[in-house]
Amino acid sequence: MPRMKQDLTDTHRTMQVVNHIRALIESGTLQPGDKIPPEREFARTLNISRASLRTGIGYLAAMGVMKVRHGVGTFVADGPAEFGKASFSLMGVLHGFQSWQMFEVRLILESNLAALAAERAKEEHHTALAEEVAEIFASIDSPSDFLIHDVLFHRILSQASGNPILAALMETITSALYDKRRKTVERSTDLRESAEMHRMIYRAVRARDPVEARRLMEQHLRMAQTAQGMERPTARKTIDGITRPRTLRLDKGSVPSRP
Amino acid sequence: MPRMKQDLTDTHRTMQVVNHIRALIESGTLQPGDKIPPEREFARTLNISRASLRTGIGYLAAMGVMKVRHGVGTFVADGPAEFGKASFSLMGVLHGFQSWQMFEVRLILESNLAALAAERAKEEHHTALAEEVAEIFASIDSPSDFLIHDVLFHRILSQASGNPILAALMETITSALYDKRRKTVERSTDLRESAEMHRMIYRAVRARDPVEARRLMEQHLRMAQTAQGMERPTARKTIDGITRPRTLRLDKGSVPSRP
DNA sequence: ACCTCCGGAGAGGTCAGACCACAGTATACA
DNA sequence: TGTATACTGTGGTCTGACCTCTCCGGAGGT
Repeated sequence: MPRMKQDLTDTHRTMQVVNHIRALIESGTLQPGDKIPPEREFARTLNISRASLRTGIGYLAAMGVMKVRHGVGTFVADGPAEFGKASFSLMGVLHGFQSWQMFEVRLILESNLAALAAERAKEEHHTALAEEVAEIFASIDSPSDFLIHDVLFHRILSQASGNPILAALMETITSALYDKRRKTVERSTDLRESAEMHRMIYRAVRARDPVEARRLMEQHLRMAQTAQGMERPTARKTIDGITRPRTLRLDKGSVPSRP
Repeated sequence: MPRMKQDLTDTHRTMQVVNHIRALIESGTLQPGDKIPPEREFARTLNISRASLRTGIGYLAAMGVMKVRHGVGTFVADGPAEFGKASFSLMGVLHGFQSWQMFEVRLILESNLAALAAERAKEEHHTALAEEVAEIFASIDSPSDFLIHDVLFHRILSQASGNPILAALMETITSALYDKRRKTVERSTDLRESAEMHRMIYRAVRARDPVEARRLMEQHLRMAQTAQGMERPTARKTIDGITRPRTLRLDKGSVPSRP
């Protein structure tokens, strides 16, 4: 006899929690910034142990959907979207991500982001962008401040693109590059040139000129890349090992055969 | 008196575990596909409770760095890189991702992927690509098989691009789109045209013509998008609410002020 | 009236050990 | 020989107690 499922509220506790919370978010009951009930209470509500509840919350927290603050409570994330920002470095060591690859991705994403922003930015974005350009020029003697406003400038551009997914991807890459950039900027001498580029990009966006915005952004990033001494993928000295000719297993990946 | 740190092996147990495993991976002691020690044993080794160890493993598993198999063991992920593939849908409901936005991102990523593949693909990739094109033509009467080989074609293209990060991002977006596509393809009638496009893209890659590869890929995706009845971002009926003019908090995001 | 310090309340973090559930394999029985 | 069945190893869940962090408000000193 097959032993029927006991409850029917089954499927690994973790997912039960995840789905429950997902439902609460989808129904609008839970919104970004909201606080969920205390673990002990919430666990009792769901008829599961506190331990299991914690597993589920841990899962959600790991991918940035929830933020847990010791001694305070657990909240739904409210900041800008991001994809396993924390996992990136792990993924990096695991799959052998290289600096030039990050840069390549950044170049692709950001240039498109700039073009889209030029097409869709609104007044408020233009304003915010202009302010950051001003701040950038103002912090031309303080590398660390400069970097902060640099990041903000790009962040606003992301929002202005009107595509939160693209912005989230960008955010992920950027944060991974942040540390490296901080070191470099410290000893950088020609921040003035960089500031000027930001201003020009802003003007292109303001003028709603996607082509020019894209061109300038590409130029800006290439300059930054050079200044940071990151070799471009020239010779491709066999980094492989991941390539494996065939054997692209179906069942294992995300290509489930029809049921 | 400031209460000195008791041990020095501190920092929230979870991170202790994550860092330990990260170290094992970085040192090459642990490689993709490897199995880590049983929880009970591993916990004893690290001098932490099994519960804490599980929290850490859960964290790593949530972002795809580790794979846990009930009754078998815990392993280091070995499949193609992916970013919180699982979290994407959650992120979606939380930040209001839209279909056209996913498509827009896919268009950007994949067209660049095609161009890069045209520049850097190796013989083995050309071969694999050609085989998939053949399979695609062969499954022209079986929508579900067609889709599988379609996905594989694009996956190989990702690998051929030589940029695992870009491939990982693509993988994430693709899997999110998979379900939707499966429904659509079922009732699709002109798979022949799609197959033909794949062939042309292959030829462009084979001919090492980045510009043409990119152009064809864009055309291919736009056709697919239209066939799927997904409106392009035309009027932008104020989806905002996330926009918030200013108040881009620094300390909260990933822009730590200098210490 | 104001500031500082202390302690309690609320919430998350960790621990220990028992027991459940699943996968794979060895073993006994037909 | 083949098919159940039992065992073993490993992850999953449950309890319930205790630790630590934040926040806040009241007691006491200035």
